[in-house]
Amino acid sequence: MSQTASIKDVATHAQVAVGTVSNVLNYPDRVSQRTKERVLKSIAELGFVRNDAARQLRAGQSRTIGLIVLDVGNPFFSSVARAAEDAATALGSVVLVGDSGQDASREAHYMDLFQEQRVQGLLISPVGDVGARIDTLRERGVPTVLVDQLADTDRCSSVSVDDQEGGYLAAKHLLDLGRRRLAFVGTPSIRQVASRLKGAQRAVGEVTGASIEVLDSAGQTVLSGRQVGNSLVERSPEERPEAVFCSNDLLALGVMQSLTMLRTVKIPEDIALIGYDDIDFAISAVVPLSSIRQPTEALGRTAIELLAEEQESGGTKHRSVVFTPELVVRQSTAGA
Amino acid sequence: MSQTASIKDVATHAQVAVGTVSNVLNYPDRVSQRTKERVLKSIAELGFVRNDAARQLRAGQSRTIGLIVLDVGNPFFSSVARAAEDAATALGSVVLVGDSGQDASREAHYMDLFQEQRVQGLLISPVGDVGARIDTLRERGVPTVLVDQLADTDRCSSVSVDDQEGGYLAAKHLLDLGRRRLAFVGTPSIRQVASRLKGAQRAVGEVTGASIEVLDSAGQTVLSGRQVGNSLVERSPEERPEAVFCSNDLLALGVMQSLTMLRTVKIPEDIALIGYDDIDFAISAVVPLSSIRQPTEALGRTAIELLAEEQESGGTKHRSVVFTPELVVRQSTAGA
DNA sequence: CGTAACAAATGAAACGATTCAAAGACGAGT
DNA sequence: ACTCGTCTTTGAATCGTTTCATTTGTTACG
Repeated sequence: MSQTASIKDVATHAQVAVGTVSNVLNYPDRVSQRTKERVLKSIAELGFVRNDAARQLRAGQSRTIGLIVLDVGNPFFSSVARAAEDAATALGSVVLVGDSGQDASREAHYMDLFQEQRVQGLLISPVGDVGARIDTLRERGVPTVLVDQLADTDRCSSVSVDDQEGGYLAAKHLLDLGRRRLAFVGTPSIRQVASRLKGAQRAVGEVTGASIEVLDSAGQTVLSGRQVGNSLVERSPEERPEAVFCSNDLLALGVMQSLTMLRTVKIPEDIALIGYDDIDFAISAVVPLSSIRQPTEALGRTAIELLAEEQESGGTKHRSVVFTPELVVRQSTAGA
Repeated sequence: MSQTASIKDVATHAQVAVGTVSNVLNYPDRVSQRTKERVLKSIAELGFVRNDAARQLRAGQSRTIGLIVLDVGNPFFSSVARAAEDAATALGSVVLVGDSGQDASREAHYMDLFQEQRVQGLLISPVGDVGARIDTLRERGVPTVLVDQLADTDRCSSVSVDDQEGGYLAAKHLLDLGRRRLAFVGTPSIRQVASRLKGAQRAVGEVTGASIEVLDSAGQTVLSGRQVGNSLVERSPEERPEAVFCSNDLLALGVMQSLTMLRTVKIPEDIALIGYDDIDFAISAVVPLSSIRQPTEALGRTAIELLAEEQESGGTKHRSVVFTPELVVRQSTAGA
């Protein structure tokens, strides 16, 4: 009772063969009622717990799926992770989460680790250039699904969100409100931000007389947003945009702080404001913030599905799923 | 090359015994330079990766530590988790994070899972009553450390934060500013909140002429805070408290929104405001929010240390470490 | 009573690493 | 040439499970 009992101990205690105990656990139908009861009783009495290492060794594969994200603290990733976990649980697998923290060496560390663990597959939101490693993994029978990044379809599968479409949705919404002079706040040097801007520009192009000006923010934080907001307040009313689209919610909250604090401009009457990501705080802002929500649950769930497809096809067929983000309208863009 | 090579394949390829390959990996000094090079070359050529399952099976224990938190999305826990991971990595272990989501059955699920994995130990922020299970685990040689909850020292070790002291610090700080009529906002029905209130009352009791009124909030959110804030604005100036201590930052941000929005009250001149937890948003608030910071990194790090101690002592010696939270002063309580 | 048909139980082999007692290689000292 | 000691290398045994070809037991039927 002191340490852990093995299947052999259970067999002895229940006076059956080890194979029978194993059958009770894995194929209960093959075992007669009588013996089954006896074995289960022994298991309970000895407090037997399966040794997963031995199981995996025999099986040649683990019931584990590796997930490497850029930052677990980021709500986007923690939400994706949770959805993936739930989907995996339904399939009898477990998700191990590794946090690369945007660091290529940590990323590599987790890839090594997961390889040693003989994971069923890998979901990864890559930092560095992992193309070569993914090829190696595939050769070794470890399918990979890229998360939040469109993949080369003859290399591996991927799930991602259409940032351009998100930008289009946001701008279209502002235009639908009747606003014509729009402003975009963000740092277009970031790939995702550039796509969002591009989508917004497409929407603007579809409406005659509409324009969009780009205000490059210093960063992606509330503070940067506040700076941009201050610069807007200083403008004369006719020079101000009628609507502002920020490439993320933090920026939008910053802009909102400036505008409401200085009292000169009203949201949404004078300036309609929309963010991106739909973080928890968006709904609790002074003026509840409209935003673009990314389907994180769907991302996580689908990533697991694609992994399963990869496994079934033996890593030969790849598929890329691109999701469309969703517009969430709140008070900051409400009314006409 | 197709699938994964085993140590035996490497041995054959390098024309040595399996034991030698193992020695190259684990005790390089025992192997001559010549053979070592040959073996390493074979390892590289075959793309050999250790099979962790086999390793663990032989070793009888994994290099894994289980961590069960109430919510990975919560910055408090994600920060603790990260610190624990880093500390574990330094010891050559890996942390597996399970999210119970405050659900006792999920919690139990992860405990089972970790037991099957033969983890070195368990760090847990419990939902249900896990006392009995922890006893069982200890008997089986799996040491446990309670996180964010003081433990019965003859059962297991624990790391936690002194909430009462945190409340004391916050109230003391407000009193030191010269404020006498304080208000406490929160839901004292929650254990941690009650402790914080108790600490605040202690601080108030030490100053003659000081008082603290308790404003029970509906919830723990920005919205609830806003409601309380509105009720304060409606009061006549002489009936308003001179300082407000909120049991968490979300509440404080809500209160701040009401006060600044309605323009009648100035922070910190008329009302000094302090929160609890020091979330990322605290610094980005319209008026940067003073708060009480919990030493999450220390919690995570120490949890791993205590686990190591437990392992060394064979699970006989237990220790509880209680941390003192830290006051973070910002503009919302600045000035005289 | 014999035996075919089926159900249940058995136990050895295998998974891939580590460990360790034993064997082998080599030089130095006598 | 022989012995002793040191440094390398060897390979069988082991960990705990699953698998599967075999054996054992039971029932039904001619």
